[in-house]
Order: sequence, then C-alpha cells, then structure tokens
Amino acid sequence: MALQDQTRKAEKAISGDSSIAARLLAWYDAHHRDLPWRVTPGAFARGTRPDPYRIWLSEVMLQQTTVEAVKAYFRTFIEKWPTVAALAAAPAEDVMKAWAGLGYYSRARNLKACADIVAAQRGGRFPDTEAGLKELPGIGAYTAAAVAAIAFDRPAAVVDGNVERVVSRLYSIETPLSEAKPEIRALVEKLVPETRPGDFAQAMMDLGATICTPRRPRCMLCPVREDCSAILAGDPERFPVRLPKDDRPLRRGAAFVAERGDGAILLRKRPDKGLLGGMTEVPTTAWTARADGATTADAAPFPADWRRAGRIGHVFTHFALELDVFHAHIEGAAPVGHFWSLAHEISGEALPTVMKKVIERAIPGATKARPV
DNA sequence: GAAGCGTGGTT
DNA sequence: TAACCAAGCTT
Repeated sequence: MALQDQTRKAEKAISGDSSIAARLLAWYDAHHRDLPWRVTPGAFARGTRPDPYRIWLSEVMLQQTTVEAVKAYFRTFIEKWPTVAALAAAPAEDVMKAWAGLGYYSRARNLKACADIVAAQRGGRFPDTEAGLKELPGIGAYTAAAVAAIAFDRPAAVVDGNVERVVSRLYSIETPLSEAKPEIRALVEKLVPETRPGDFAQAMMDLGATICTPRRPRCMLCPVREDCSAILAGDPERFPVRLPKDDRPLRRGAAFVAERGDGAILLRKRPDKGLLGGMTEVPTTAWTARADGATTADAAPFPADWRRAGRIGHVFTHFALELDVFHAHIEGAAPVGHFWSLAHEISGEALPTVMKKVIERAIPGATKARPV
C-alpha cells in the first residue's frame, strides 16, 4: 500500500496532476456553490467535519437528480428527521410520503433500510470507508466514494456524470462513455490529492455543473483550461462521446378517480417493488403497449357513472405513458385493497407526480395542500 | 451487463 | 419542442 502511494505521488509529480488538483481547489475556494448540506471548504484542516448523516442523505437525494430539486426535500427531511436515529424511528410510510415527487422511489426504501441498519447495528455511526459504505443498501460506487471523501476525508475517486464529462474533455477521450468508464476512473484516481479529497470531489462536480457544462461550456472561466485537451482539439462540446439511445415506446391505459361526497378520493398502494414501488395511486388499468388504446369506462375496477375527464401524458425513463382519466362520484365502503383519503390528507399522500396529474385532471386543486 | 427505475429544467 | 440529461443503484 505504501509502495502504491509512493508510485501514485511520483506519477502525479511527473504528469502535473497535482497542479490540476491545486488549481481546482483554489477555484473551489473562491467559486464554490453554497448548498444546504455543505460546509465551508477546508473543514478538516480547521478541525471540524461535516455530519455524515447530512452528507449521506444529500448524496442519495442527488442521485440522478438536480441540485435545485433536492434543496427543498433535503430541508424537509432534516427538519423532520435531524439524525439517522430519528429517520430509523420513523414509519416507512412517512418516509415515502416525504419523498413523493422526487422520483426513483427505490431510493426512499433503501434510505430507510440503510438508516435502520446504521441506527440498530452501528450505534448511529456510518462506516468511514468506501468498502464499508458500499455494503449498505442504496449506496453504490459513486455514493460510497462521495461520502468517504466528503464526510471522512478519504482520498476516494468520486466519479459522477459531471466528473465523466470534465475528465473526458481534459483528455479528449474518444471512447464512448459506457466503455470509457474504467479509463475515466483510473484518470480520476491519479488526480485525487492527498489533502482535501472531499473538496476536490466537490470542486470537480461544481466545475461540471457551472463551467464544464454539457452544452456551451464556459471555457474562458475554467481554472484548468490550459490542461484541457478538448479545447486544443477545438470542440469541447463534442465530449463525452455517447452511443445513441434507444427510443422510448408509448404505453396507454386508463385511470379512475372515484370521489366521495365529502371530497375524499379512493386510493390504493402499489407493490413494493417495480415501477413506483410502494407508492400510492388511483385505480388504473394495466399500462400496455397497445396503440389502439381507445380505453373506455368498461375497464373500470367497479361500476359507476364514469365520466371521461380528459387525458394526461407522462414520460418515464424507459417509456412514455398516456392515461385516459375517468371521474365518478361514489359512496360507501372502500373496495378491498383500496382506502379513502380525506380531502385534506390527499396532498400528504405518497402520490408520485404522474398520479397527481391524473387527480388534478379529474378534480383541479385536489392535490394541493388545503386547510383541515 | 443490460435493463428497469422518475422527474423537472434546459436548450 | 423534442431531446437531453442530472451528485446512480439494483437485479
């Protein structure tokens, strides 16, 4: 290990990698973004350290999710559950409700499972190594490295989409992205500095988010433009090279909004696994690839005076969906597997965005917060 | 290793 | 505006 470290240092001295890291860190000190989960640069040198719980929570929320979308959810979670012990003590249902709208709902289930393990088996303390972190549910290669570096000052190679873009431009990598990942990781490992590895990781990501952007990068403002091979090549925007994506199929179906006289709406819970796993929905038909999909009220889960309320569209990662929305007024007990959600409770249900669209189409305003 | 898994902002 | 794609993980 010591020998490897020496080799790494020697390679850096020769290649100038340490100068890239130094310039990035200086740039980060001056231009870093202020984010709710962040501490001031140089925390460890001052003898302070970030709260691993907050770093972990933010990193899970940030998986494939924009910073702007995460901010409000992060604040809500921290206010509701200030510690991992508090999150572990919370009912899973409450966590799903608080996550509703953020997407990729398996993250919320894994978040809760991870909190339970850390609280019950580890005295509320997160592992402080990449390997230890990666064993926990919902923590993969990226998140393990990010938490190890940012919360525990470990020299881990943090590789996310930003870093892939920055590095593929720095070295003008022509290999398409999926195939180039091992090469990119190796290059990042050589760049990581011995000191301030967490700030370095965040600097790379901030650079990718604000300067080395996917389109129209602001190269004139870049602290490492002198080192950038893609600028020499004349077209930084060409990197990273990506393979063309498969196109999204269209699925259709019908959704049924049953409303009681007092404004309650009939809901049910989806299975824990799969699409929108563990979330709440109104009754719907299956979502099929049929193109003839002239859905009718005949497909309703129970008879009622169903009126067509229109149609909504929604785009998921791997298919687009069109749902015909039907609306009816019914009374009485909820059918097996369903429950009535009172008018003032609907906004707090674990409703994914597609289901809020459906309900809003039938009953405008029904999913907005309303006084009790 | 490929496919499944949400949503919203940007261009 | 349709496409792109964001601090990826799991199976």
